[in-house]
Amino acid sequence: MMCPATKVASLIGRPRDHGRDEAIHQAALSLLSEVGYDRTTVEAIAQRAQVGKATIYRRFKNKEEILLSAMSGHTACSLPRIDTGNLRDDLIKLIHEHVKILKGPDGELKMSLMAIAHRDPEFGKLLGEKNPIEVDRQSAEVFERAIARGEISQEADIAFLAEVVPSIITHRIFITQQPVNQKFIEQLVDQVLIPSLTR
Amino acid sequence: MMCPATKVASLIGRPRDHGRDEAIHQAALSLLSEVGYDRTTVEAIAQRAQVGKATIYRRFKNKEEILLSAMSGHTACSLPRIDTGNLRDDLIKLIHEHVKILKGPDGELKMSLMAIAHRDPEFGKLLGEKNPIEVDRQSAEVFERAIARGEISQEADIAFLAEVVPSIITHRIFITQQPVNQKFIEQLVDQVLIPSLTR
DNA sequence: ACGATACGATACGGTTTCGTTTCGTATCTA
DNA sequence: TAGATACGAAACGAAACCGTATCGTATCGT
Repeated sequence: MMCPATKVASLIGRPRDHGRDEAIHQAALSLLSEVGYDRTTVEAIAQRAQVGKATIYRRFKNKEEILLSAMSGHTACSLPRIDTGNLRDDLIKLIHEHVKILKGPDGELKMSLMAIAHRDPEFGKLLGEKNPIEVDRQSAEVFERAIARGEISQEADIAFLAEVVPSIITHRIFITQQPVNQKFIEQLVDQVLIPSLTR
Repeated sequence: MMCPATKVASLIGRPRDHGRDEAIHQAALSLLSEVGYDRTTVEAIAQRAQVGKATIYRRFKNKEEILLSAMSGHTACSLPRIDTGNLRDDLIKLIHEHVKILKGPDGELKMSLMAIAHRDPEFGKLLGEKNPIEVDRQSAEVFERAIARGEISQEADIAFLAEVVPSIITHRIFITQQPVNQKFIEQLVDQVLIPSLTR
């Protein structure tokens, strides 16, 4: 999966410019996040990547393969380091950062990928393995520091609890489409997360 | 919005068969849930509704209006009544029922609507107002009975907490695509919901 | 019965997109 | 330098879809 083309690199003739691979990947992902799968045309990808269509079809069999390759080569978007010193502020900041990302291009990308996964299990697998937003690790670190400080129990199931915040925020933004304001965030932290963690 | 056609019903000539309206609506929604917005073609709607394309365009200006009308006329899918006598079993049953629906056609419909709302705020509003799955009311009733039994505090924010279960289940099914098995459900109930409700 | 309208089926023009092919140019190895 | 391959641009055929129009038939009010 490192090389998009299954073809073996020939030793003679003009070699492929692998910089084009990345340009195609990025153009594909940005379009995917902007207009969704069906409206992402190969021509638009080529135009945005400043690449001829032939160059794309020399590397990929069809549109699906372009997106598949682009996704598996996509570096997850990470949240900044969070360490305020106490659990409550860490959680609030974690949510703020997550919301900020979800409302940006990577959020659109996530939504598009969800929609694709909905009808294409192949994409679904990749999405499950490679979430475009790397929030779980940051959540886990926040929890681990809280454990080290003795704020929460050692038996807490970190992996499980790290799923709660992304779930609720994503649902709030994409489905109910209600505002994620300070009141909501504090409710989430004080009424759900803290009681759950310190039970 | 009751009448899909803006046109005034004429007193002369053959009257419109309003049974066709419903056939078109149902065909549109079922296709929407199966293949998504872009791949839902007007021809396919007509074929499934056993209706001519002219009949559709006599009622609706374009494809978007078909779906918009179909959605606003869609009766929400309700969960069965849940009342086991105690909070924990109620919650577990609530989640089971919700999962059952999300994995069926109404879940597919919800996912499609999410994807549409993602790029069309008009649909987004309707989706926010008319969730295709009426789970909030059932959740609220479960919580209210628990309050009546004294299992949880009277100050609990029902509306807010009713959002937690759908969020997590939907995320689990559609995004991480991991199984919602008994272990996960019990974790959710025992580690998140109960501590949050009885804090 | 008669005019008006709805109906299903079908054909049509216009547009969009896919994936292929061709062209002239550029860049590599031998 | 010569051969081979990659490149961008552009044209192409095929297919899908939209929205409209036409046809013969069916169903209403008068």
